[in-house]
Amino acid sequence: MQQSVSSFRRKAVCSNCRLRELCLPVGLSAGEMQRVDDISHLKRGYARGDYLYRSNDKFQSLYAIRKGSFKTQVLHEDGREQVTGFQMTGEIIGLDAICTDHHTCDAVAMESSEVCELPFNKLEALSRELPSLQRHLHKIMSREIVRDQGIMLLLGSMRAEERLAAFLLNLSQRLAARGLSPTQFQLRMSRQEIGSYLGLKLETVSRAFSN
Amino acid sequence: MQQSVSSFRRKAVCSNCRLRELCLPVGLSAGEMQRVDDISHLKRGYARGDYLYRSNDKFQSLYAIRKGSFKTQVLHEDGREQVTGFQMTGEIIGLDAICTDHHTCDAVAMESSEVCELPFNKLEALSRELPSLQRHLHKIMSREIVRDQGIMLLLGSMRAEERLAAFLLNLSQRLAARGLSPTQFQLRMSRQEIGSYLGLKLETVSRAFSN
DNA sequence: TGACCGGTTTGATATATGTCAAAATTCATG
DNA sequence: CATGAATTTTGACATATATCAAACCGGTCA
Repeated sequence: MQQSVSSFRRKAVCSNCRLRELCLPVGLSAGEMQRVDDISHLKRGYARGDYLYRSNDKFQSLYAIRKGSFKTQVLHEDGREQVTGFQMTGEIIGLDAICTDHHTCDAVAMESSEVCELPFNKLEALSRELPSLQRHLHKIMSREIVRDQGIMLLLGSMRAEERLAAFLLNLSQRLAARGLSPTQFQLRMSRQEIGSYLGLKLETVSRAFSN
Repeated sequence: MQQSVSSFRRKAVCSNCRLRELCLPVGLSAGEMQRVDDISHLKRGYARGDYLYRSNDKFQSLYAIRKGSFKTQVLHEDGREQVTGFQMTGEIIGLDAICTDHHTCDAVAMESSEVCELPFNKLEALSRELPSLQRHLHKIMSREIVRDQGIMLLLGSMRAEERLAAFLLNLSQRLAARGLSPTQFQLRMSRQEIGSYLGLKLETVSRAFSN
C-alpha cells in the first residue's frame, strides 16, 4: 500500500486521526496537537453519494476531511437545492450546526472519503485550555464567513463565464495548496452540481466550458 | 427623553454598554454579563454614511450594534460592489476579520447609530473563563454562516420577486423579534442597495415592488 | 460486441432581467 | 416656499441565461 510509511509515522505520534497533517499550518505544539487528536475519531468508508450528515440531524461533531471530498447543500422546501460548497482534504465541515444544535445542510461524499470526527463539546472544552486552539477554531469559522461573502459576490454580481472562471481558479488554488497540480485536475462534480453552486443551469455551465 | 427610565436602570447594573439588552436572550448570569460589559466600550455618534470599519483595516474588535443599523459590503477590484448584509440592533459585526486579522468588508452606518466595541482579545480571554460566553460566541459565528447559506440559496435559485419577498419577510421577522411592527416599517436602504444585496438592478427591484 | 444509461454537448427558442432614457417623485437647502 | 439634486418609477428595447429537445458520448453489463 502506498500509505504504509506514513501510517507507521502516524502510529508513532498520532494514534488516531493524524490531524497534524490536515487542518493547515496552525500554531499548535506537538503536545497540543496530540490532545486534539486524542478527542477525535477516524471514520472511514464513505463512498460517493454517502451522507456524512443530513439537514436536521442532531449536532454532535465537526468533521475534518482526511481523504476525499464532500459537497454541502441546502434544500428549499419546494425541492430546489443549492450547493453551498465543495470541501476537500483538510477542510472542516459542520460549523453551520452550532447555532441551532441541528445541521442546516446535507454533506455528501463526492468520492471515497474519510473524516476525523471532532466531538464539539470536547473541542470547546479543550479550546478553553489551549488559547491557540481557541484562536484556530475562531479563524476557521471566520474563514468560512469570508468564503461565503465571496460566493455572494460571485452569485450577486458576476456573469456566467466569470463565475465559472472564479470557481476553477479557486479550485486550482486549493489544489496547489495541497501540492497537487493547479493546471490539471479532474472535476469530481457534475455540471449539474457546478451549476447549482454557481447559480446556473447545467447547460449554461456546459456552454461556458466550451467557450 | 424617552430613555430616561431605562438609562437609570442601566447605570445601576451596567455602567457601559447595556449589552444585556442586546445580543439576544443568552444564557449568561448577571455577573457574567457584567464581565462582558466591563471589557466593552460604547461608541456613539455614527451618522448615515459613516464607516464603522473599512476593508483592510486592522482587526481589533467586534461590534454589537446598540442603536441604528449598518450595511456591510465587499468590493470587487473592478468597482463592483456587493452588499452582504443589513445589520440591526443587537447584531454583531466584524466576524469576517478574525481569520486574516484584517477586515474583509466595509461596514457603513445607514442611520444615526451607536455600537459597543468588544475588543476581541479580551473577549477570547473571557470566553475561556466563561463556557456559556464561549458557546454564545460560537453560536453567533455559526448563525452568520447559516445566514450566508440562506443568501446563497436566495441568490442562486430564486427569481426577482421571490428574492424581494424573502428579503422583506426576513426584515419583518427581525423587526418583530425586537418588538417593532412586522407589517409596517421604513426601509432605510435605497433600491440600489437592496438590489446589490439581492443580486438585482435597482430598476428590477423597483418593478418588483410595484407588482 | 451491442444495447443501454447517465451525463454532457449542441441547437432553437423563450423569458427574465439588464440597459438606457425620460418622467415623476422625494428630499435637501437656501 | 422654491429650486435643484437625488432617488424612484416607468417605458421601450437588448441580451444573458433558461428551457426544451435532440444528438452525442463514455462507461457498464448482458
